[in-house]
Amino acid sequence: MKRSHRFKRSIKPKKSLHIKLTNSNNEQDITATTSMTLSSSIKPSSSLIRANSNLKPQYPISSSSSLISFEKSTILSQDFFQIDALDLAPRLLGKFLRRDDVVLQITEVEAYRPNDSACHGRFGVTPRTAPVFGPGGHAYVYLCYGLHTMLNIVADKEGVGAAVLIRSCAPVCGLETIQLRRGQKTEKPVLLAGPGKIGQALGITTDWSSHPLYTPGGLEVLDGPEPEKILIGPRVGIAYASPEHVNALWRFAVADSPWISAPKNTLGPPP
DNA sequence: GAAAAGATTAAA
DNA sequence: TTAATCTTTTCC
Repeated sequence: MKRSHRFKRSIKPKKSLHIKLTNSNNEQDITATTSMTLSSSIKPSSSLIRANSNLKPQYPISSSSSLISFEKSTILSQDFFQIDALDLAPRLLGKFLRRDDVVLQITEVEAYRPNDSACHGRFGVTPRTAPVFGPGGHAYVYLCYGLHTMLNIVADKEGVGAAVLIRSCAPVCGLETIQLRRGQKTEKPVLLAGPGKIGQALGITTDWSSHPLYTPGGLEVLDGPEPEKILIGPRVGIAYASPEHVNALWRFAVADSPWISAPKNTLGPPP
């Protein structure tokens, strides 16, 4: 039976987290940690254009090149996303996701494509998957195992069912907000390595599905430095798909980044 | 209508 | 290793 409509889910009361975010966990450390992470695996990009005065990272800016890169980064235009998901996926590595005070840098992704037996679009357009078939540059957010909100970035032109799953990120700004939303007071990769954790850290629900990522406000994708080296491997958790697609090397990660989900031993250098 | 399974996570 | 948790899709 089809329901004529469904209620938007109201925001559930937050878990009673009483994490003390004291200043003894000082901001200097946060900046340093982030800088080290980024500079070890990401090189500055020549595609950075001009400063966006709206970007005000809440932590003190060091002279680290990675943070300067973020400050200068601009929102990506829609045409950036309107390419084959297999091309878009690796290009998203190093880019930034921003929602309010939280900024994450993408470190691991997977491509899902037309005629792909692992893609949610394999059954055609449904209420859930409609955004996947829309124009590139929008979000596709779905609930996995009834618990986890998974963020995808829709790829390619309108009518093509393709998207890129964001599997892991490194924290750049808003660490305290991330920790509150995640319910974990840590700076280790367990904080953001895994697709369900990205949705949780960004505080999004399935109501965000189809949200445009190329317009200011809400959830945005910003330009960022291209990684020096990447790793590739088969996608995770798609055993139900055909062997051809189970074996396809459509998972991409920033080499040497600690912000990578399990399993890591299936990732390796491209041929 | 009912049932199974899922692009997962955290805790035991 | 397993429970948690619920929507979507498929089968009878």
